[in-house]
Amino acid sequence: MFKVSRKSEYALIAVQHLARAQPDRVVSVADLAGQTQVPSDVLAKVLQGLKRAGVVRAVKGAGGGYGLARAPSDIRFLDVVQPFEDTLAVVSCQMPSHDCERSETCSLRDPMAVLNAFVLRQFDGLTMDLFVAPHHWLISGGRSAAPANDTSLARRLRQGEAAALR
Amino acid sequence: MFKVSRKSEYALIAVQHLARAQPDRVVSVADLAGQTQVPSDVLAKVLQGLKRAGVVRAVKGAGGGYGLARAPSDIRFLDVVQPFEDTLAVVSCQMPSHDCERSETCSLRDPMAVLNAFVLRQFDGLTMDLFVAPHHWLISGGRSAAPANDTSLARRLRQGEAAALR
DNA sequence: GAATACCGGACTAAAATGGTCCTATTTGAT
DNA sequence: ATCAAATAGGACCATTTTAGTCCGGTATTC
Ligand code: SF4
Ligand code: SF4
Repeated sequence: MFKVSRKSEYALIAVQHLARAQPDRVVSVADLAGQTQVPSDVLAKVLQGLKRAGVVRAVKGAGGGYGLARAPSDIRFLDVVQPFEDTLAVVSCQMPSHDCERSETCSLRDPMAVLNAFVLRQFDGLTMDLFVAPHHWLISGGRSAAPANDTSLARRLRQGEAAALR
Repeated sequence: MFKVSRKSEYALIAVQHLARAQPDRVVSVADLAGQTQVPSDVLAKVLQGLKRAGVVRAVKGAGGGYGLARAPSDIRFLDVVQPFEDTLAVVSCQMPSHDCERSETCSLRDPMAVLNAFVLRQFDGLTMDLFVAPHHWLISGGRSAAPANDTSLARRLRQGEAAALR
């Protein structure tokens, strides 16, 4: 459980890199692949997915490329990951197409629903500005403007949990 | 991401049912399969895994079966799930066999490590007594003794997050 | 010694994953 | 006009993971 797909990781890396570029500039896939060491074919697919999700914008033709559609602090972690994960739920019955036939008699369904909602809520407050380097927030508690919908997870990340790195 | 494997669900269901039985009694696989509607062959494998993990105890021979090895409040969610999940990390590089060759140059590794540690810590405080029915804690805030290592997730579950069920 | 019931490996079918390749189509520069 | 750069997107394949079945073996009770 927990683990994100490879494409999701690539998506996170891509957004991370695009966030470092100038806001009005676009970067080509080949360029981005060179920086990130991600296979360019895969990266191309990932960026197409991110565009469909409205996370990045694309400029076609020569000199074109990709850029973020909005500020990193306005892009949620789940926005980036969603297009590449068929399941964002802890159990099948909590997905839009709840395809578990045992759903009615299952005594695990209700507690799992609570658990599911909690996990999703935690991640909901997690924005991509926490992932752009340098991770000043990770070593010293570099503070940025705290958003309104703060959660425990995001707060913890922002304060920098150095001890968590063992 | 997030989703637990089918076997893990079966394991959770099994523990849930065993928790309702008398503490000194054991239940056979066939019996348990009848109650839970889980294929008995699969359930057998799952219970074997749980035994190896020390979560349940087994009594062989006629009249034998399975029972919990200790109190539900002393069994962590991750104890039940771990044997059936090859990955309990958000990213590959955070697993015991960190098998990502990109690990050195990856700018996503450090923030993911923090995220990973947080998620694991949240689930660490989640015990199986919160999953046994009836879910009084879910509808009315039925309070049991709060354990020492309480976490936000467990606390939220215990208080009952009815709103989370939409 | 026979029935009960756990133990555990081998095996298979299906699905998800990760990646490659190929062909449009759009756009800017020569 | 033409060509090259660069996104758009589908088809395809290899590998791994998942889910489940089957079967012989062992321990225990009656
Ligand atoms: S109904 Fe029960 S078995 Fe089915 S997906 Fe939900 S929790 Fe799992
Ligand atoms: S090193 Fe980077 S790409 Fe590799 S598993 Fe960790 S986060 Fe993912």
